[in-house]
Amino acid sequence: MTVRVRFAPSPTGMLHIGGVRTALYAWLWARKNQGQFILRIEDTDAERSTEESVNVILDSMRWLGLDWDEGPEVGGDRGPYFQTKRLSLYQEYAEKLINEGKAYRCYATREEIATAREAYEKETGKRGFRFRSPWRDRTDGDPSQPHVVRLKVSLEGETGWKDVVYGDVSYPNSEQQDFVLIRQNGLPLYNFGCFVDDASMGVTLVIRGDDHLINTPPQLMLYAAAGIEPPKFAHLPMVLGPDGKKLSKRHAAVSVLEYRDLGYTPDGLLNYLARLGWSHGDEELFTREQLIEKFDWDGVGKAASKYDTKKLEHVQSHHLRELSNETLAQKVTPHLRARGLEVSSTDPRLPLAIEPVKLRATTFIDLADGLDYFFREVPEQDEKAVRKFLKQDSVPVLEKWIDIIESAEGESFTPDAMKAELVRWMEAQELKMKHVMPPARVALTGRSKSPGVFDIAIVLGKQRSLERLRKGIEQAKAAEA
RNA sequence: GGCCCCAUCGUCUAGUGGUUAGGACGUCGGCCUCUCACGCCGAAAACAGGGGUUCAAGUCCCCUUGGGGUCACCA
Repeated sequence: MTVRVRFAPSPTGMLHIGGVRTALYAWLWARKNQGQFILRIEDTDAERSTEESVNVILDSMRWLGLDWDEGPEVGGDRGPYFQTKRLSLYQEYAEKLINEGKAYRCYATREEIATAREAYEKETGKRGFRFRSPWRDRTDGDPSQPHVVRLKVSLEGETGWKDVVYGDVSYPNSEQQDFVLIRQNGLPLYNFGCFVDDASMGVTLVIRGDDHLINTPPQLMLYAAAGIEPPKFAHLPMVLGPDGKKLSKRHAAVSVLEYRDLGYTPDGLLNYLARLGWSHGDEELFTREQLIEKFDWDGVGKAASKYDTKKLEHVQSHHLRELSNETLAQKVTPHLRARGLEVSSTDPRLPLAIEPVKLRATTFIDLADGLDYFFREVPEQDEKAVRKFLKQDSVPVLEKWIDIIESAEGESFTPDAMKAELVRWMEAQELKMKHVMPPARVALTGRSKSPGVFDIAIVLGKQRSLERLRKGIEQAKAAEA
């Protein structure tokens, strides 16, 4: 049987980090098994669903590179892939269950139920009210009147299944009630919509967060009532914030698109997320292909995990460095433009400058920052660095630099050749590297931290290096003694 | 509160009855070094507690504790 899995977000906001991990595992499983990955939009909450959220989800999935075989925009045999476009199907399933006496129309009003709940809580002092509808066995209702459809649930025994990650799980049926399938407005409720869709879309493995563990028994009851073989279930432990609480906006970036804007690579984010809750021996770093090859359910743990941005940054910086300088050039260009630097993504200086900078960057934003002074006509200067290193006594040093770079031609315009010359002079002056490098660094970059000074001079080229050094001398001379 | 799930360094985790309890991030020290990074070397750091079972328990069972989830005409 070919693997068919789905990711079924509800368009009520951004796609967050926990959802991405669920989507990722499903996607990996589909790709690993040459199965189908279905994207289904669960938009039956008319109050909260928005079209904007649908676009955010689609954009997020596309950015992550989690392509879907069936779903919005690509279509498929089992569509439509928006629940609100499948209403007649839910009606059909519901009516079949009603006709078979497995479900019934309930005309009790919300008020009646609320009153009964209050009475129960007042009387027992407990939560956990279960509504017992008087309409369960009545046949005198008028279907033209407002009503909901409920499933006749047996309160005897228990309902369990063998979860792919949790193993045997079961819930006593006494915890259940005749839950609602179709609400008064005709829209299906989560468990029913989910059941109808998974069944009619031929989903073989339901992958979702463990907050859905509790929803599995009702869904299993629906499969049983409809006489349909249920799929398998894999519930994933939660992703919590660093403080062990439910992940929320308070905990750094939680929306996928924020990571895109922060300059992360999809592969870095995905690698980190994959390892959060799944492991493959001691391996930590994976390419997308390796993830597909190595992902398996045995490696998925049962315990909730905490989101750790430090580790994410580490994994991300690794993935950034794995990209070629040419690819990085292309990806970083928009970020350079955002800083007001008009640089072409094919500018030949870009890969050269990227080489030393990428070891110092985690994201494209960092990369753009590290590249800034190479492409800015006049580099922005760190005042503290200027004050500290461009002083009167820096003048001779800077003049020597000018001398070296001016006379450097072809073969001698290399880090090694320049260094040899500088060292010769330095020793004669009884100076150390630490006296001779910082002034040049600040003059060339405006900063006190940067890659090697010689490398920078090479990328900058003779002309621009000389210009900046001359300006540095002016500043040094203007400084107080 | 009822029900369900979970529990190895601060964090992510390896471990499937016999290990000096391993790796990674982070932290701390050192090396490299023109700064910052990268890289390399090293250190501190964990089996929540209590009972069993067993020759032997991080590994199996029970209880306690702690954490999480969920109790809708939300998903």
